[in-house]
Amino acid sequence: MFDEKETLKFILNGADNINDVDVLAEKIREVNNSGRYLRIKFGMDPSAPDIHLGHAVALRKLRQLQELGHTAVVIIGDFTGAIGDPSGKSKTRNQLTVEQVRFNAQTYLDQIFKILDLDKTELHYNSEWFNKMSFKDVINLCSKTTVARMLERDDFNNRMNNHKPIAIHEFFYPLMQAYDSVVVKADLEMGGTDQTFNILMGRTIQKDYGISQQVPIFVPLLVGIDGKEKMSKSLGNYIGINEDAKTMYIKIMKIPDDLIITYYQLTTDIHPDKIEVIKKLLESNKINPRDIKMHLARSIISLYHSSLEVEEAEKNFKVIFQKKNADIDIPTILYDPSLVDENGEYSLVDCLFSTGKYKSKSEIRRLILQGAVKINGEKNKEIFIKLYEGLIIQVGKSSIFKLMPLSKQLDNNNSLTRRLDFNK
RNA sequence: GGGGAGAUAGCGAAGUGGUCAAACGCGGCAGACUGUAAAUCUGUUCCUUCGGGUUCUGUGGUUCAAAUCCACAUCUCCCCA
Repeated sequence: MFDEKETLKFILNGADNINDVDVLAEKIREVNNSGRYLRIKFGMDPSAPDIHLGHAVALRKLRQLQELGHTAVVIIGDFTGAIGDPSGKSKTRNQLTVEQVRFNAQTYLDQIFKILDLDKTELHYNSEWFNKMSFKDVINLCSKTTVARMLERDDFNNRMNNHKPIAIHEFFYPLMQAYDSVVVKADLEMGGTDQTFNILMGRTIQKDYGISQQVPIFVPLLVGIDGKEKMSKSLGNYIGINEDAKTMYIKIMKIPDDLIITYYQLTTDIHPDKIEVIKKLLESNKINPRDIKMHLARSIISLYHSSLEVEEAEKNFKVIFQKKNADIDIPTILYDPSLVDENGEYSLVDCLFSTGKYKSKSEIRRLILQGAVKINGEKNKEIFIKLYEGLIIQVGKSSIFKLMPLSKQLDNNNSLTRRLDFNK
């Protein structure tokens, strides 16, 4: 027997107004009475290989439930990933190749077990069962719902109304996700509110297959660092859990002030009571929101990095934004001393291009001409500059590099691969 | 199966023979301001060795000249069956 109240409390933490408490409580009691722990399904579509803080909201909750003894049933949608979830999409998604999906899936696993407890996780690839299905099975599955029901979905409906294409295979996605729930006999399915339709379809299909119906746990969608759209890789407003501490720090500082509390609730492990205190503090206007945000940044980053790295990241931020001097580890650009011309000068464009951070030389040229580049703290609009070891090049607000001659490459292998990459 | 409309940069959208690397809006980036952000204003937004080069779904064609005209192909939407 497990603690029903605790379980419910963790489920509802930060998600109390989007879930049906009564239905959840009943399901939890039912499972508890049968003498077992909950099987909580969580599906991931490996369409992009980076897990970000938005995904982590659900994963963190799952982890908390695992600590109460429950089982996380993680389904890697390797088969469905090849279709592409149409949820919230205004157009058909690109289909992925088998290789892409497989590669993404592996990187996913490496990342989710930074958060989840491997011992209390049951892992499935949904190709396990979909590869075995016959066409007759597929037709049978399709017969369980209707076109009208499919078109109830907001995203499909919008597309219909806007005369945008909907390919037939996109209708299969919710059905397949629902079928996953049949196979793994999920008690609960966790997902973002954008998954409403898919998760509810799971209930419908489970009933049809004569299985006890799952109850959804909806997790709020985390708004991205732009403060507008939900966090997603394709919108570029995300913070990946695999990103280095410095990048995370700068990105967290970019979130709008009014998201600070939400981020505390959804992306940290700080106790709700303490968050209340912070909220009051923030509202009192006695503290610069920036300082609270710096605390938030430390809280989030320490979940994924060592305390030393957190400290470095904060120093780095101060150097770049607050113009304080500190001894920090700045990414290195290597240059070949033999390439300088007779005046000892070299093209800054080529120099920055070698970092791989910029998509074209024209872009760098524009940045230089717009006064975005500082050399040792001085604004610089020259294309050709004198290079020497230790020169500090700052581009815009978020990138800073130190120059190092090529001959030192061997001593500096580490920093060679490390780059700040804030915007993608 | 028949008929009609359409495909333009990250997105939306103008452009119907030369003055088009292509108006405008959004988004992005940068600068100023600042409290990190936001807001505001300004600049910028295909590539380039700065000579130029490659674009308007694709392939051919007409023309001194094509995003613009023609043919075929591909994809999408609408109406009818």
